[in-house]
Amino acid sequence: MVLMVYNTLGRKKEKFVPLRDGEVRMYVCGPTVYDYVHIGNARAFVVADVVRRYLEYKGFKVKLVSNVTDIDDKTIRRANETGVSVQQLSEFFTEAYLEDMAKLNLKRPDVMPRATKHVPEMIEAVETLVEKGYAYQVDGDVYFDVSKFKGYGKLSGNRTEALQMGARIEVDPRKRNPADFVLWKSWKPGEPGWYSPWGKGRPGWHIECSTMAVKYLGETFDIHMGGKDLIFPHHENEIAQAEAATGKPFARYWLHNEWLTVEGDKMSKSLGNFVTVRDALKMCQPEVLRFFLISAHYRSPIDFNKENLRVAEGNLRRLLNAFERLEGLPERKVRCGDEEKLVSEVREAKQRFKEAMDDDFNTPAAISAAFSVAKAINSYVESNAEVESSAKQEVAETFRRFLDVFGVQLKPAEHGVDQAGLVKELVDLIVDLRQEMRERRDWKTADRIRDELRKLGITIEDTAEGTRWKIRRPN
RNA sequence: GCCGGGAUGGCCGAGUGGCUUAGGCAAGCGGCUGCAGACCGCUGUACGAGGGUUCAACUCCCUCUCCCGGCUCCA
Repeated sequence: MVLMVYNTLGRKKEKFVPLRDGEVRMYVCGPTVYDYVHIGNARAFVVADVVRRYLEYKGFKVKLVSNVTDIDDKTIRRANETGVSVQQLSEFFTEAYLEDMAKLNLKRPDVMPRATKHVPEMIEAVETLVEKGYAYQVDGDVYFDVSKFKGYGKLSGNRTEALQMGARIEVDPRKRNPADFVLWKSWKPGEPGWYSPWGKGRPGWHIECSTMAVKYLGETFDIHMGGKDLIFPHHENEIAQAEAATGKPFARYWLHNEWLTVEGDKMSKSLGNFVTVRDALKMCQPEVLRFFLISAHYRSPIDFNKENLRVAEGNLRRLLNAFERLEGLPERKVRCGDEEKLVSEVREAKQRFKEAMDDDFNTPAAISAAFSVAKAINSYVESNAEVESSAKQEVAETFRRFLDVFGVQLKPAEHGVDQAGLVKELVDLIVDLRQEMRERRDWKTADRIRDELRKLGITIEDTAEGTRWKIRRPN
């Protein structure tokens, strides 16, 4: 099956064919580490992670590069405000970022270049642009001359003449064209600086990304991702810099995710509704947050609120319950009609899952396919107390791989199957005793045991096939 | 001003020129059950408005209304 992706460059769905057979090279604009990452950032990173996981599911070898911007206006400002060095600040928040991403179960990028470690390359890139006549120097600053790059605007659809430059911010009169952007900024007191042919200074934001992308992925690579706000000017400028310098196409497919709103509003400082990943994780488990983030298509807006989080939690639980239920089923050798039905339903769901993901990573539709698997399992369990091994394996494997693409991990220790051995035996004993009381119709004691165990995080469920129990995931 | 995205049942959220009123939540009914939970079966309620194209449009075209975003650091 063919993977179709919506390419911002061209604004339509296209067949995805990587440059090198079987191999995908992608770049995701990472965070500027001046504060904790917020859930909007998280959406972009989770989306990229799902894209990466699905490409891997399809058998591609993926090389993912995601930068850390550790030097720019914001890090400098924040460092000065808080009285620490830029380096201390960025190291602190880089660490926090990595922790948050690990909680959200993101696979580590293959390379996570930091801007400050690549200044010589950036200087070189700027020099090339100056030599080729795409950039000019004014005092200690270097600007990119957008009028020299004829493709300028091809990503965003903005035409430079139409941009209302200066509408909200004053245009530097030294620029030749109001749309020109800075490649190198001259040093000012209190700022970190590097020596360059134009004097002491630091790189502009846009040149950081394009330089590191080219360094680790080559002059032309497959996918470049980020939030839609990056389309202009950041990605537009990256294209201009990279293509002007190399004369070759930069990224081939540009994917941009929509906004996340909080209670209907865009997150903004003025509204005071910034929700960091850390704040969100006080409200729910990390896998719930992650599942919520992929419950809408990445190009649709999604609203962060309690209700949506609650629904996401219930839905995820439903999926995991079914999986655990299947896992807990004793195996047998013979296969019957119910297994045939189960397996064929699951194969159908797998087909739907692939079609959904192949259609521009349609996660909500893929989740719907996962629900079919859950339903098929539950329905099977309704009338069977055991399952033939190979059928069980096929179903479990299919389901596991779905959940793996979503990045919602299953932790086998939580089935209560063996935790520490002792715990299992103890709970089994209590459950057995409770069973005796139930047979004696001592409901009061039986219920008390169930309630007390629940307080300890152990859930008991009585079914026709006997009593099941599991340990609730600790917070 | 210039660019762009939306409007689907009580809520969230896919999708297609007829085979979809996906899927989930919530609601109702029934089953399982000592009770609870989990689960199973069934039921209801849609495609912002107006035109047009068509045998047939929620799906294509046009107009309108309303919402949201980019053009400035922003995921």
